[in-house]
Amino acid sequence: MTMTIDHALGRKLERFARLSEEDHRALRRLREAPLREVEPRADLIAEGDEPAVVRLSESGWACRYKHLPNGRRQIVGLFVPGDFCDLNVYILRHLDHSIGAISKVRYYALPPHMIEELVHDRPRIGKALLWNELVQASIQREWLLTLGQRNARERLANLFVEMFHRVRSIGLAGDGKFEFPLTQTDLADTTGMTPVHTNRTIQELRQEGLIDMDRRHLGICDLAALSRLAMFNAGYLHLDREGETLDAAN
Amino acid sequence: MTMTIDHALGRKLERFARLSEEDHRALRRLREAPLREVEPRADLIAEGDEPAVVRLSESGWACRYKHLPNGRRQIVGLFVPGDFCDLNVYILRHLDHSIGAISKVRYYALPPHMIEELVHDRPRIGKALLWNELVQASIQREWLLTLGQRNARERLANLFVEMFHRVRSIGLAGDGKFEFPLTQTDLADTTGMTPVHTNRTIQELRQEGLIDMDRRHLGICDLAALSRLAMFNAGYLHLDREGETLDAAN
DNA sequence: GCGGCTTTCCAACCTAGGTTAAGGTCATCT
DNA sequence: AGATGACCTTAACCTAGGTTGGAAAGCCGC
Repeated sequence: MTMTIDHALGRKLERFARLSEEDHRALRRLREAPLREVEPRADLIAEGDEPAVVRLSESGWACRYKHLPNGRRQIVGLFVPGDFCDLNVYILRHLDHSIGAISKVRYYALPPHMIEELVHDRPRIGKALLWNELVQASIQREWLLTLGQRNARERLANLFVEMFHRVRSIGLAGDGKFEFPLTQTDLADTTGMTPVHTNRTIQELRQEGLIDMDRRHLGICDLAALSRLAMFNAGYLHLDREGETLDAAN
Repeated sequence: MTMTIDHALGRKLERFARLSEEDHRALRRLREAPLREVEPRADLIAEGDEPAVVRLSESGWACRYKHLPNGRRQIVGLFVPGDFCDLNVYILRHLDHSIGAISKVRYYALPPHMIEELVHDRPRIGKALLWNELVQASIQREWLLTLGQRNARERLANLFVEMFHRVRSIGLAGDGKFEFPLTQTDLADTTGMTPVHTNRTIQELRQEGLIDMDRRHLGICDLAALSRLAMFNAGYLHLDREGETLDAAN
């Protein structure tokens, strides 16, 4: 199960814009950038650091998170293979959050000029990347809706369904079962609940036959029911390849 | 107190990049776009609509919000004069959220090509706009932290301090008192609490001499104490004109 | 196979915040 | 002046989820 960038990233961007063979070649060239590796629980970059490179995840899961001075932690975003951890953030001088590995992460450390050239030379990729960023922002908004208005079961259900769609879109969850390396503590930190209540709620979902979750894998047993419970609305993922008409002109 | 675009927007962008007289002239030309007006509570644009123009707020407050099928509402962003409501969203074919007026809002309806030309002709403004978007994203992350980890008093305190800084940055709150048109119901919808509990908590903050809030105005009585309570960290607003060094090269 | 991790699971108890319901205040309209 | 409607305020009661403290079960290196 080695994910290479031309698979994950290319597959994802294909959903936003129809890419030419030349575009795909340009994407594959990103693999010439240095590949780095971080262990689970380690940081890719910490709050306050000055971001110097753009990180493109090649394999493994990572998360964006923030701390409060009292120690509480909130995960504000998840990255799966093919996601950029900080496409634009290098513009800002200091980072307002940290990025940490959840499972073992391998990523390409791209110098900013490489992105700038790519966007300049292959405008269609530029459009797709912009689209991708807008989708990230949309996901953030949906998470706000989740934290503000959904209860414990709905929060977990929504997260599970969202990640299922995102992982499937890079071709890693065709059968409804996929790698899901978050611990229950991680889940608690992303849903704004305690680990104990996270556990209680997972038990419920399991007993109701909605999910099947073991150590590092998540199985979606009843996608329809889980989506209904979560009040999941796929619209916010913008996965319906509407970029097509946009790019037709190009 | 008429806010014109060259005041609010120019003043805000000045924080991100040092703009030339020519840049300011270009910004002022945006005022040639049609000016529209919406009444309080009305929508500027509703979920599912196809966004055709970019909205630049000229006066009044607006909010970005999402609904759940069960009727619950979450405000996921606030706009003050000089803010773009949807700078990039027109790229996506359908909106995943709505934008509503809180007070009476007047805004410029800019055709996308106007933005594209502006960014093309005045790259420094382009940089400032990108910076501005990144700050918006950063605010979203901080709001996630708030909803996930801060309690009722901390949530309100943080929101108050944030809005104070944002309003001051456009020159409308020098003395610590400023227009704040959100009702307590609106506040509840942005903090993910009930109106009743919002009221209880406001009473507390008032009695402790931290804020002074009447019908449509908010006074920050003790900024230091309020910031401490909120665990406010101004870093996420990136208001420290760090763009300077970035733009020095240009 | 052993010791020390990390992670999951469980139960008893507690509190922050939700719910419901009723007044109160203020501005506007007639 | 009275009526209307939008907000704000308060009180009594209740529950979803937090807290604390363990125990069991996998997993990892040695």
